[in-house]
Amino acid sequence: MSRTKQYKEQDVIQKAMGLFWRNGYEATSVRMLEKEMGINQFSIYSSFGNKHGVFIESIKAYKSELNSIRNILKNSNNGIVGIKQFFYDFLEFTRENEVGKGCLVCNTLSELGNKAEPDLMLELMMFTDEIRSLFIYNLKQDENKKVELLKKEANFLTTSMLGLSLGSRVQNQNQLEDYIEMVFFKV
Amino acid sequence: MSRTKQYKEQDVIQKAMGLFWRNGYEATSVRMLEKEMGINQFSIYSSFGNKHGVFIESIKAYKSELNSIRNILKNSNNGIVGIKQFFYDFLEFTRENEVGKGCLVCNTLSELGNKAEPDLMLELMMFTDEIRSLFIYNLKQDENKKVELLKKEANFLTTSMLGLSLGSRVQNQNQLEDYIEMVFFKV
DNA sequence: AATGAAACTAAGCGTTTGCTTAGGTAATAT
DNA sequence: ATATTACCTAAGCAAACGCTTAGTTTCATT
Repeated sequence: MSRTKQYKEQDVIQKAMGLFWRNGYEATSVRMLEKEMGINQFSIYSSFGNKHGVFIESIKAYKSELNSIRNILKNSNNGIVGIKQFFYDFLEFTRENEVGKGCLVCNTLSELGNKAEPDLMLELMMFTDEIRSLFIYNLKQDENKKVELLKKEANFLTTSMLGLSLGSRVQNQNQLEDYIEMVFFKV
Repeated sequence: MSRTKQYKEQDVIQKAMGLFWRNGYEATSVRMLEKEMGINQFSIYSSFGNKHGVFIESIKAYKSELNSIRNILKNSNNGIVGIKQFFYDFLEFTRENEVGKGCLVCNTLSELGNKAEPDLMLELMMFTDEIRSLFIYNLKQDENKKVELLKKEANFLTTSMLGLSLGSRVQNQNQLEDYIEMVFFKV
């Protein structure tokens, strides 16, 4: 018995996510979100509460978006080879034009550091933990690997992803390929 | 034949740098700079032109600050061992309280990406090139190393520093040590 | 067709942003 | 001592920020 929404929240969040991904949180204004999402500020605030709310939902949308390449790793059973493929898949995933957009979660960790609000920080930490677990799962496919080394390698790969994320935004393809090859030369 | 400045530009820039380092560029307002630098907005603008000018000088001050650990690497002749020490020195250099501040240049690259103004971008790129050159210089101390591998390793270490920088801000000491040990396990 | 509830538009709220400027102050050269 | 010149204080500028709200439109239900 009332007017129906002229947009799907999922659709407009997808667009908001792209904007946050390219510009970061602070550099993305609500006016910019209006234009990109194609809806008015009233609708933004009634659907998501505030800018922070739009961002949280954008982070969740980013996770879903990343599922495409995460599932490849999830279904891989080549051990370290699958993880290496994930690194390359991520590079492709992040590519925009000449330069990449990095990982939205890593970008956010860098921008807000430990000043992120608790609910956002939780979301960010959950993400990195999931990636890390996925690395461990794949590393375990080599049954000869000792537990001690496995832990070290998981930590190594997790931090290496941070480097790849930032690298994808400022370094050229050749440099990034050298990086990935060396990361997995050593593991 | 006029009034003398009540502050040294070098001193106030040092304080500005600290603020930018902790908060990033956008999240640091001119009002905050006023308080931290201990001088009035008029003085800030007459000395440095605008906020961007303060930041450029802060980046330069950061480079000088980093000279303490860069000179150690410059004077090292242990090849890869010296570079590994540099990674650890950097961790110590970046430490604030429980969590690190990362590398100001890396933080800026992440925040502004390729949207940084040309003069700033030049300053940032010069910095990373200098670090990279220093890595190459130290890698060459192993005369058996082939040119092909040397280039790859330099690229690897440069991107690895990006990971260490972001890692220092969000990961614990144990994780970071595992990371460094793995980076230098085979190089 | 009339009703009522939710969605939309657009104007505007108070605050903060980077930056400027008028007026008073202090230090040096004569 | 006085004049001169640059520095400092503090108030204020327009624009942009996140967010709200009054007024209108739309549509499912009766």
